Amino acid sequence: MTTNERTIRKKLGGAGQRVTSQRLLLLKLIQKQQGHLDADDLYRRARDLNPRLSLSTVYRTLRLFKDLGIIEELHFQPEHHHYEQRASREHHHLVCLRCGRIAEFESAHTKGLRQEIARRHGFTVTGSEINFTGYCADCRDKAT
Amino acid sequence: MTTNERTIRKKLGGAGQRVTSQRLLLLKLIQKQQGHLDADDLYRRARDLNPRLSLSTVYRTLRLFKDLGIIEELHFQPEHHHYEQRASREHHHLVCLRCGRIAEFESAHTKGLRQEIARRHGFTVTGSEINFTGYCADCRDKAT
DNA sequence: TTATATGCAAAGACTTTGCCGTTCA
DNA sequence: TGAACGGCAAAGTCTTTGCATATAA
Repeated sequence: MTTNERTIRKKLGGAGQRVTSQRLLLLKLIQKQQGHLDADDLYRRARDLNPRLSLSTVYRTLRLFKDLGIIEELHFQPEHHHYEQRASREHHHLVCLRCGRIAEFESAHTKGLRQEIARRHGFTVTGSEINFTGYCADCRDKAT
Repeated sequence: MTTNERTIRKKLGGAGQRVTSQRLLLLKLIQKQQGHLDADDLYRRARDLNPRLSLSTVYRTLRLFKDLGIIEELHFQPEHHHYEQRASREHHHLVCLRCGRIAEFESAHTKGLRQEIARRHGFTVTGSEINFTGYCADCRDKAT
């Protein structure tokens, strides 16, 4: 049993949730990806390993993982969601409008932002999503 | 003809788009709202004034206004979009998880963020969406 | 006049749900 | 064993599209 598997077993068990082969498989794929997946990506990859797995299970599991704080839901595109493993360090995303690549960034500025919000608005921040759209270095040069 | 109407006529005309009563009506409602509307809100309000107006027209018009830069599309909730008139000043949103209210904030920090992104990633930012979720001052006190 | 926009209904994309057999604890 | 889970198909929500009619320019 890997360390990851032990962690997930504890998380699920602690929440009164069962450890099933489907959940372990999906988690493994999410961790392996180390990027951003949507439900359909995950479904297709999971089917390669377990052809009987259903799309509903993917959706149900994503919701569960989200509720347990194992993954985060992202909204780069209006049409559907993306997911990524919850990161230890807060980071946000840069979405290239030309090639579609997603880069991550961390910044000390976001801490200042949160403090400002608390001070000026009396708002207690529990989560944030910061997406910048634009053109990555590669695409900017190519852009006509 | 109001100033707003003159402005929209120019914007539509300049883009080779026609000025229709539906478009004027929808724009007026968006401007009047001064907040955040979703497609269905807008549809219901518009129907009170023009019962024949269709939901497809609402969607088509929102897309048009978005493409023309008249409104901005926001993604507070994963299920559907919200729209607001494009603001003269950059601002972002605080979403209260308890009462659902949306507050706006402006901050000097976001400028620093953009510069940092350009410098460290060579990424040219053309747009941004920053949403913080949490609890507003009212709800924090009430929260159990 | 004529290309564009609208209304209506149908279809589409993504996600959720109900039900029943299966599985984990 | 029994409550929770997964598979399947059906339904739900939000949004887009096709086509005929109406309308702005």
